[in-house]
Amino acid sequence: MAGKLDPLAAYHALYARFGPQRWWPAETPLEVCLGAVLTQNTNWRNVERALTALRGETGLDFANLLALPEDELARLIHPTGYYKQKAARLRLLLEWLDGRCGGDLARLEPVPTGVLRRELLDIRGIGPETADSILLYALGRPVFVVDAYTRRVAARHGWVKPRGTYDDLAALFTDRLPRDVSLFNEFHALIVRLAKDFCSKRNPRCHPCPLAGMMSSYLLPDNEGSR
DNA sequence: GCCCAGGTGGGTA
DNA sequence: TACCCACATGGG
Repeated sequence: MAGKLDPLAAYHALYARFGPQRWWPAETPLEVCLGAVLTQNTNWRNVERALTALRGETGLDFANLLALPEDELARLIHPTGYYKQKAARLRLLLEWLDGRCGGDLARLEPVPTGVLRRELLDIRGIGPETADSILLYALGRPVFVVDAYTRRVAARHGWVKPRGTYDDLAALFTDRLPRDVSLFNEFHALIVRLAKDFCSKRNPRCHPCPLAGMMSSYLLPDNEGSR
């Protein structure tokens, strides 16, 4: 039987190398929700442009955002691309928040994480990454966010096969880590940092990857490779 | 001009 | 399940 992957050791190595990343880059939980949708398949720089435009128009006030017509919303978020789709998605998310908590995200605190996750996934345009980003970074729930960077880093290090499902990849981490919000928060941000700095899509070699020296201790999970 | 960036949903076999 | 594709802007 192969040894187990040790994500906690990877986390400590990344933290020692890069230090705290202080995610999510937003002032309020509501701004996290907006950014989570806007960043879908989009460079964060363009998201910042859109958030700046939204802030100028609405102050990122919930009632003001909710009152924005969809075409006006689309105009403001234009720099992120997919602006018509994303305007519709933001409308649906804002309407859900309005009905669920009147736009006051603190009022979601008593609602179980699983319930919120299912409701978020029921919103057209909210997939698992967007839902989990909102749960972790806006609502402080202990869920692990899997994104393109997480997938690439995990595949490059042989932790998973590149085609694994979202839930399989998330389970790889959540099954082997303490259920700690601040750890999940930092770990995801550190993986993004690692990927941006050392694990480009174009160049499959990642030298000098900060985890390279630890590679020998990373073996596939017991049930991986038999699927 | 080409590839890439903190995805998602719909269609097809 | 496994691929394919549309959605779209801005930077390297």
